Amino acid sequence: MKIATFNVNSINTRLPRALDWIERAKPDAVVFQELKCVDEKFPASEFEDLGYNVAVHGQKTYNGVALLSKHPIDDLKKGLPGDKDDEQARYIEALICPDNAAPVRLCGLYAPNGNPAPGPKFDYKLKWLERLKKHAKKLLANEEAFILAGDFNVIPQAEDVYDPKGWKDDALFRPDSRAAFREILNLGLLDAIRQEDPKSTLYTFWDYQRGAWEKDHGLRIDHLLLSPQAADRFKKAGIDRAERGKEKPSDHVPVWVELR
DNA sequence: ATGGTAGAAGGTCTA
Repeated sequence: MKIATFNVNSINTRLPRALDWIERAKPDAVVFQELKCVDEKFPASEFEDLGYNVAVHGQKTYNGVALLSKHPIDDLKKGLPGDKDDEQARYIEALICPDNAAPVRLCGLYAPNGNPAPGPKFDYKLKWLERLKKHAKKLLANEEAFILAGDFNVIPQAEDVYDPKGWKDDALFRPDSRAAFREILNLGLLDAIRQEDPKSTLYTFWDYQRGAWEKDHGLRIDHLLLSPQAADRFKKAGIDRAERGKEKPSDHVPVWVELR
């Protein structure tokens, strides 16, 4: 079973890229981030035509997440628990139920960027990650296979950024952000991409500016974190890096994991 | 020190 995450940076602008990729990659389920549209504007039928069930948690102009699955989905939830006043669409969760394999709970997330830091946006980021940690703790108590998949907007360690010194004060790499990510990981989750390749630079994002792609000035900020029950089923993981070099690409590329 | 790009939107804001 192949599960993927892809920050598309506007699903409507990215539709040709997203359809082309999904037809080649053939994930069983995928979560998209940064839809930048409301539910009604999500191009659901294009994905339904390829055999996917579609669930959307959209928002006008900003954020927005979706969950697509070739298998039936159950227990669909929209919005990260822990703050009923939070109106930003950054979280979607559902149980993926294949006919001939065990179910997997897929949690699609788009964590706040947090810049400029320090400031209110950075405070919101840290609070949001704290809420994610609380929720992950709850999910762990159920002892089921689940995956936190998405754009965490956190560079876990120096190997995951082309210029660690230059990024030391950025919200994506500040010690508080990395500590928040590490606390989630240290609940007992497996970073599937690092598991696959512990040493290489494994970037998932290259800025549109300053020729970042051409210079390979990338960041690793899109992650797949596996619960112990999911980690026991780990086969392999990967990054579809070539997508960044195509016509009208997103600034992120798809990241995926295969489970037994 | 600044701006460089992309997207939604029709203001700037976000990244």
